[in-house]
Amino acid sequence: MKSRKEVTIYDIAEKLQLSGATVSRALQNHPAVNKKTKKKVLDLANDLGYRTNHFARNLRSQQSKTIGVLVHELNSNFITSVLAGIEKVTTAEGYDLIIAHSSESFAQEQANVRNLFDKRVDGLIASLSFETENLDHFNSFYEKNVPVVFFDRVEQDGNRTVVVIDNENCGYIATRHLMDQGCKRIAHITSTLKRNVYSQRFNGYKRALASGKLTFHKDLLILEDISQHAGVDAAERILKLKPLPDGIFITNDFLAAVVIKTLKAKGVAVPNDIAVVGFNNDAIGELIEPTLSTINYPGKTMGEIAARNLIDHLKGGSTLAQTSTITVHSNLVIRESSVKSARKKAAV
Amino acid sequence: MKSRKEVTIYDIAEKLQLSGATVSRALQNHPAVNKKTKKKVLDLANDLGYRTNHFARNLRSQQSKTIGVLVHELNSNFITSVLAGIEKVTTAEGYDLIIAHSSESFAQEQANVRNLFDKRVDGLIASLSFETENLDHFNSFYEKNVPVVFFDRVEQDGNRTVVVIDNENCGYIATRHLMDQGCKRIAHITSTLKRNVYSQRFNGYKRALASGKLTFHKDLLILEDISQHAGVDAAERILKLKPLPDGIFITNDFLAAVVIKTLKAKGVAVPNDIAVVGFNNDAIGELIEPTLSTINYPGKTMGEIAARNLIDHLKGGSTLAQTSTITVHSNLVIRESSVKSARKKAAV
DNA sequence: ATGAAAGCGCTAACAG
DNA sequence: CTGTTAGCGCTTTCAT
Repeated sequence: MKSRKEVTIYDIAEKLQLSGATVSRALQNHPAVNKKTKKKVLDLANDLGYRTNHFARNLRSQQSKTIGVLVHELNSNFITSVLAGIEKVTTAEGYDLIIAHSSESFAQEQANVRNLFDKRVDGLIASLSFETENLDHFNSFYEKNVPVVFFDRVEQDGNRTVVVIDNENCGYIATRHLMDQGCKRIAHITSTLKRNVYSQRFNGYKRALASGKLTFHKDLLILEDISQHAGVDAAERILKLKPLPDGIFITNDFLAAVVIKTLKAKGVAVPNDIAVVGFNNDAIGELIEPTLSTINYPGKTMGEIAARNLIDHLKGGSTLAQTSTITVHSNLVIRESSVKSARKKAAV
Repeated sequence: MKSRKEVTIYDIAEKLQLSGATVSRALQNHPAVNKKTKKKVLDLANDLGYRTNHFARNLRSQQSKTIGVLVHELNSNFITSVLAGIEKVTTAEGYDLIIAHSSESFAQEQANVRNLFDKRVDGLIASLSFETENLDHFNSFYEKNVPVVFFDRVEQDGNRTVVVIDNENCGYIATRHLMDQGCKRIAHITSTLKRNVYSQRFNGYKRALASGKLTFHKDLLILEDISQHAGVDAAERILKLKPLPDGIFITNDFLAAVVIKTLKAKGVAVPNDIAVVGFNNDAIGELIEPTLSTINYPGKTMGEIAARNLIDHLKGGSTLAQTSTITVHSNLVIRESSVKSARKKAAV
C-alpha cells in the first residue's frame, strides 16, 4: 500500500551509530543527551523525512495527547468561537482535538461520549444536548479519572467543573431592559427547561417581572427548539395571545430573527408594537431589520478557560480533582429591536 | 494515573481458556470462529468493560481508519453541510474524522496538511484556503499513495479528484437573471480570482454580459474577502461608481447581506435601484429584507460524494488512482432582492 | 551521556 | 476452527 518504507528511530540510530534509546531521547529533547548528538539526530530525522509514529508512542506511553470536545452543534457562532478558544490553548500545549457533535440527540451524545472514551482521550470538554436526561454516560470518565470540564449547557450539581455565564442575571437584565422600555406584558420564547441555560434565563425573567410587580402568566412562556420552523411556530403562538404582548425575550438570536420576520409579515411593528431582545450576539443580529438587541457572551474566552482548566488538571495529575464553577462575564447589547421610539433617545 | 488496569484481549483469553488470537478474531467478527466462541468472547468483553486499544491495532495493522478533512472555515452553512455529508458515509464505513481548518491562511493550511499526514490519516478530503498559492504541500500524500479528494475550492489541473459545482454556469445564470430583470450595468463582488470558484463565477458573469451585448468594465469588478468589514467596504465602492450599477452579483450570501444593508442605509433601494443575487443559499437569505435571491448548492451531497469516492479508493487499493471531476447540480433561487417590482409578476 | 532489553496490545501468517 | 509466534515503533528503567 505505502510506496516507501517508513523511517523509524532505528534507521536514524543505525546511520548515526547510536542506539534507538538515544535517538528517542534526542527527539524528545531530553536533557541528558549531548547537544551535538541531539543536533545530528534532528538533522538526519529531517533529511530522512522521519515522522513520529504516534500509535507506537501512545501505545507505549499510555496516553493519547488528545482532548475530546463534545458539542451539540457545529453551526453556531457561539460554538465555533468556543472551539477557537479551546484550540488556541490546546495547540499551544501540544494536544490534539477530536470534535464530536450530538445534533441535540441524547443517544448520539451517549455514543459520542463512549467513542471518545474508547479513543482514550486524555480529557473531555463538553456541552450537553437538548435531550440529555442524565449524566451517567460520563461515569466511565470519572471511574478512570479522566478529567471532564463542562461549558455552557451543564449540570450544576456541585460535583463537576463547569464554565458558564450568569444566565439568571442575563435573563434578568434582558427582561428589565424591556420593562424599562415600558413593556408590561412580556413573553419569553425559550427551549427545554431541562437545560440549565434555559431554566436559569427563565428564572431571571421571572425575577425581573416580579421586581416590577408584573405577574407571570404561563401562556407567556413558549417552549421551542431552535429550528427555523420553531420560530414561525412561536410567532404564530404569540399572535394568538390576547392581548398581544408588548415585549418578548427570546433565548436565541436566530430564533429571534425568524420571530421578528414572521411578526412583521403579519403587520406587527417591532419594536413599537412588540419589543424584542435575543441572546448570543450572532452576526445575524446586525443584518436584520430592526437590528437585534441581544446578550453578548464570550465564547472564545469560555473555550480558553475550559481548556486551560483541563490542561492544568492533566499536568497536576489526578489528585487535584476539586470541582469548581467558573462564571465569565456577559452583557446586554442594545440595538433597535428593543427600543420603543418615543424613548429612543433616552434609552440608547 | 488510571485507576483500574485496562482489560486486554489476553484477560479475556485467559478466562475463557482461549488464545489471544482467537479472541482477536472473535472481536473482529472473523468468519473462521465458532459462533458460540464468538458469543462467549463478546459477552465477556462486554462484562469486563473491554475496549479496543486502537493504538495497538493501528500500530500493528499500519492504518489509522481515520480520514482527514481540511476546510477553510467552520462557521458557514455550506461547510457544516459538507461535513455532515462526509460524516454520514465515513461513520457508516467505520472511519473516524479529524477536522482541521486553515482560517483562510496558506501557512495554516500547510501546517494542517503536514499534521494530518503525521497523524497518518488513510485519506484526505480538502478545500483550499483563500491564500493557497500552490499544492506542493500535498505531495507527501501523493508520494505515499494516500488518496486525496478536493471539493469546492480546488485546483483543476486535471491531475486530481475533485467534487465541484459548475461555477461558471452559476455565474452565468445569476447574471443572466439580473439581465432578465432589466439590469444593464451589473457589478460583481467576489473574492480572490486565484480560487477556481471565484474565477469561474467571474467567467460566467462575463459570458452572460457578452451574450447580452453588455460590455464589462473593470471597475465593476470588486474583490474582497468575506468579512463583515469587507461588505461595508464593497458597498461603499459600489456607491462611488458613476453611474450607479443597477444590479450586483455577489459571490457569498453573508457578504450580500452586509452589502444590501449598507446600500439601504445610504438610501439605495434594493431591488429597484440595484438588484442583488448572492451565492450559497445560507439561512440568512430568508431573514433579511428584501429576502435574498441566491445560488443554492448541495453541500451535504458534495460531502457524501467526496467521502464515498475516497472510501471506494481505499477499498480498491492504490491501483485505481484515476483522477476525475465530479460535478453536482446547483440552481438559482429567486427571492425578492433581484426582482424589479414592475416585472415582479412576470419573473416569479 | 549512552546502551540493552523488555513490553505496551494487537494482528496475521503459518501450522495444525 | 484454534493456537503459536513474531513483530508493529516507541519509551523507559536499569545499567554502565
